[in-house]
Amino acid sequence: MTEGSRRERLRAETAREIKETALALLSEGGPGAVTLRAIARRMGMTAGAIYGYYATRDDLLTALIDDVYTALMDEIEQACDALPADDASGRLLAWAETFRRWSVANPEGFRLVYGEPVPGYRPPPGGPAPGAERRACAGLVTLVAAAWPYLTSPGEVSPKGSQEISPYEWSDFGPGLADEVRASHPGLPPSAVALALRVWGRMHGLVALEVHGHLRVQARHPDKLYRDEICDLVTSLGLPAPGPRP
Amino acid sequence: MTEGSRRERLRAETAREIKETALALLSEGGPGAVTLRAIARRMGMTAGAIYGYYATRDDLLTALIDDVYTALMDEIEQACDALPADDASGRLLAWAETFRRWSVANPEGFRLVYGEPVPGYRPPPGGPAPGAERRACAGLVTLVAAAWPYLTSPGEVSPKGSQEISPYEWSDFGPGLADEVRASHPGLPPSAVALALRVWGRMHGLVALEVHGHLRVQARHPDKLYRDEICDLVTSLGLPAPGPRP
DNA sequence: TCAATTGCTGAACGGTGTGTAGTAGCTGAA
DNA sequence: TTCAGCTACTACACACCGTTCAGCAATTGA
Repeated sequence: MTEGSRRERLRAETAREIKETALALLSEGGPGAVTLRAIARRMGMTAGAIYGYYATRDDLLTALIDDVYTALMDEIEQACDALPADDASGRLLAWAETFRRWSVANPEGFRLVYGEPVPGYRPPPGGPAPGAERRACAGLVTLVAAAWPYLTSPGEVSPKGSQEISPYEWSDFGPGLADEVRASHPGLPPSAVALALRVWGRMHGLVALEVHGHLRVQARHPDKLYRDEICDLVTSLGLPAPGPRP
Repeated sequence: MTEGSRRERLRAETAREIKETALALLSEGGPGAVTLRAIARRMGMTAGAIYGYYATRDDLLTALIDDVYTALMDEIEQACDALPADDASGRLLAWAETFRRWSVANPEGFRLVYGEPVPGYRPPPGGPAPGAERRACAGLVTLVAAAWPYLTSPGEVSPKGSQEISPYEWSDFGPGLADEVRASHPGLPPSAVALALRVWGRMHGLVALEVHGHLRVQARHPDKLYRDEICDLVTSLGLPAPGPRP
């Protein structure tokens, strides 16, 4: 892979430095500060030189989003893997709390991944980071799959309570996700995927409001709200309520 | 108010036309199309002329956001008021479905209100449309207040189930919201406001993911997911499950 | 040693938001 | 009716943006 002809090594290193500089500018000066000219200026180059590495500004940003999204998923998965595999409540809580903590600490990163990243950016069709996004969805399906026995009794098709209203088919989901889930969780019904996507939305809502400045005006302790919401989510999945704060 | 000295009338009319043109450009060409020069061009003016009406581009956008947010709240409240006041389930569902329908139909409006509105816009401190936002929060509190009897039994302080984990004080919320709620719903505990904000987040999550293009890649029918999620929300509030689709 | 490739510069083009000087036209009182 | 004053607007300038391109200098491989 790293067929290190000196030129290629320098080239890869510069490409990395461009992304690094863009990220630094993003966290220092906000989305408006990420311009090709500013990146080049800081690196001692001209703006035109960047076009040797990325065909367009949006290409650079897409690469950046992929990096940031991947880093977020690394952090989330690491937090989950620190808990025993059978601790479904703990893993769900860890996922949610890690997601929120990261989002609040890196609002620009959150905007990059889940909002309008930077003035004028238009994402490519299929999304800027399909790999990391599928990783997120598949991970959530695994969490829901761990809770599935708590939701269904033997011989029962639908989960208890009102978790499921309408029936789902595999064709209701993107082929990439559906195939991946069927391969990794044989026997899991498509309704579980629907539930996982709803869990995704439930984890996302309060964080999105908070990062975009809506929640902080109304509530002094969004973390408390979020924790309550996630605890409610955990118990609504039939899982035992998680312990007190770590 | 409309002290119609001809000059003032013309002036107000022009200010309105500027916002109208900006809104038209937004829905036609997306966020990137809203530039002072484009607005002026369409109105047969120069960009500089707009500074006679709005001190800066962001001021114009702030006025625009306030208009759009107000229109959204008008629509939501109208949908709720079409149902009997004691139909708490129906009103909650109507709120959520109207919110999602509006957001999907006006993604630019959604971005304007809940995301990064337009390239480079920085909202004023306190948010661009504090009035409409408080209207939203207060409306959700009213919905939760209608469900409160279902959640608590006489003599009980905390609601049933795991809806409440930590106790809340009035000081946990923005003074504007807290005062408004205490005046309009005497006897309602602060925990109900916390629950209302969580309901806000839960209604918001899936819609935010969908508008920003994340959900559509994974799921073919986000409306089905959303409806299930809201039905689950309704029953988790102790309310009777809403009927079939209208 | 030398031709080919590569990486970068510097200037240019058309676009943006934002100020400012100057002008044309409307308003209201003499 | 006349005319001073104010207002809304234009025209232009400035600094910045993404993007392109001709040309130059350094590195590379033979």
